[in-house]
Amino acid sequence: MLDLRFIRENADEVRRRSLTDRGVAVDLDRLLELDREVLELRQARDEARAEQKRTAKTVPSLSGDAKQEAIRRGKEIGQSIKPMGERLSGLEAELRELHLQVPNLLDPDVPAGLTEADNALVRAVGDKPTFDFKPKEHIDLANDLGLVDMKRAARVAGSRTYFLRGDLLMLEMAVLRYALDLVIARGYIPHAPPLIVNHDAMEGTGYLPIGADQAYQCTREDGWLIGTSEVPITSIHAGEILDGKKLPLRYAGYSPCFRREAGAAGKDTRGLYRVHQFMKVEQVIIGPNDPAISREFHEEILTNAEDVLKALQLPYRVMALCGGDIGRSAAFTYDIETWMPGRGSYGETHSASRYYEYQARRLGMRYRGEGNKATLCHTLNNTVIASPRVLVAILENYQLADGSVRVPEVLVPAMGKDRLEPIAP
RNA sequence: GGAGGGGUGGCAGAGUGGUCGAAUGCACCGGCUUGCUAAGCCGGCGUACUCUUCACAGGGUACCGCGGGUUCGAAUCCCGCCCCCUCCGCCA
Repeated sequence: MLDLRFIRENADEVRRRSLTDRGVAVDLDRLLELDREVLELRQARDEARAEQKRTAKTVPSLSGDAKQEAIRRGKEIGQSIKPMGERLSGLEAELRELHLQVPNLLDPDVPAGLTEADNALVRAVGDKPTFDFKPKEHIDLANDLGLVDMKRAARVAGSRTYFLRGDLLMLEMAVLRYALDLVIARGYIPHAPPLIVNHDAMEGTGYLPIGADQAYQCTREDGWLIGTSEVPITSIHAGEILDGKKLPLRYAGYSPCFRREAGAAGKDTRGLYRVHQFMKVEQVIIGPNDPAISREFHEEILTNAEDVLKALQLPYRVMALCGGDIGRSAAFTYDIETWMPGRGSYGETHSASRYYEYQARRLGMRYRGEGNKATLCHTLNNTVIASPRVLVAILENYQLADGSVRVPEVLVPAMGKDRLEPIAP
């Protein structure tokens, strides 16, 4: 979240860069009004408390009537503070609720616009494959090869679920392993995180309170299924004051991810493109409070992801998301979209964001740097690879005329074969 | 699940009703000393919010796992919760 004092002193800028340019509505006037009231009331209460403390301190040194009088006075002040405290906590709760909803400031270089169509092409890489036959969609390829069973998955687990079978599972494991190895080689420490996290981690990374309808909540406890390992990984050092000399921390997450996909009914209903559960290798950087350095890290994590796609020889393009398409917590986001011949379009496979202090402030994550002062960290993250979406791209780009599918060259050693082996019906 | 022990500042660790925001040590920062290193000496050193101030700086409040309560006054007493450790039971 944004610094409350910054909002107070730069209301117009916040209104423009956090709300208008995103097409987001938050009652900023109410927030400012609450902020004012809270400050006033808090001051009044603190003054009363100061007097209460002064009075209490005199008690031991007094005796007789003077002592009784001091005790009586102390009680009296205590009584006057009580209603102030109650009113204050009500106002503070309301203020916090609004405060949590204020999105991050958009960076100045975010493309203007409110819809997907306004996203800006940064670059397109790789040659799209040409087919001398009509390319099939991934789901038809996989079905025909017996490598996926969505029909029965639906019976067992509902819509947007799947059984991966045979070599398609082995391909998933191989591609995840490849991606993980790549970032490990670049200094990222791999983590298998908790998949069920608490409210603080969800809220701290910006997936709550707005976004609650996209997450699976566990009943009977404070538990949320992660929609990305960004949530537990970025939260690792929540509430800590880190040693500035140890920054940046480069972490990788390896985990299943769970998403409700509420509001996406009727969208991408076919196949493995939009599902409730998927596997992801994620990269997270926790860095120092320096926007220029954050921008460099942003390019670094983008490059890591691009290098995986290059190794897989999948054509892709990098998009700079416009204001309306960037998530509330991010200041700037690149998406990578990978070419999917069956769809006949690029499909989003990666999302790389920089947050500056936004998540760190929510998480209470700081470091002690120059001058020994505790300073909020900066955070960033990006997908390294997400499956089954990457499988969609592999299946469709690597298909042959006979309906078989080649294995990307870099995965052949791990797969021990260069074709996906069909499973007879 | 049962029994017991414990959660205090960056870390370790004192503190069981008042002058405790909290001893001490380590770490860290500044200075002195020093051929270099190590050691030593002196000083400083929590966080958040807020007020005063041009600023240096100073004042106020809160924070000793979290939330509530008792009291003129709570790190300290009471209640609830969370987490960690040890032992027992159960179990992949």
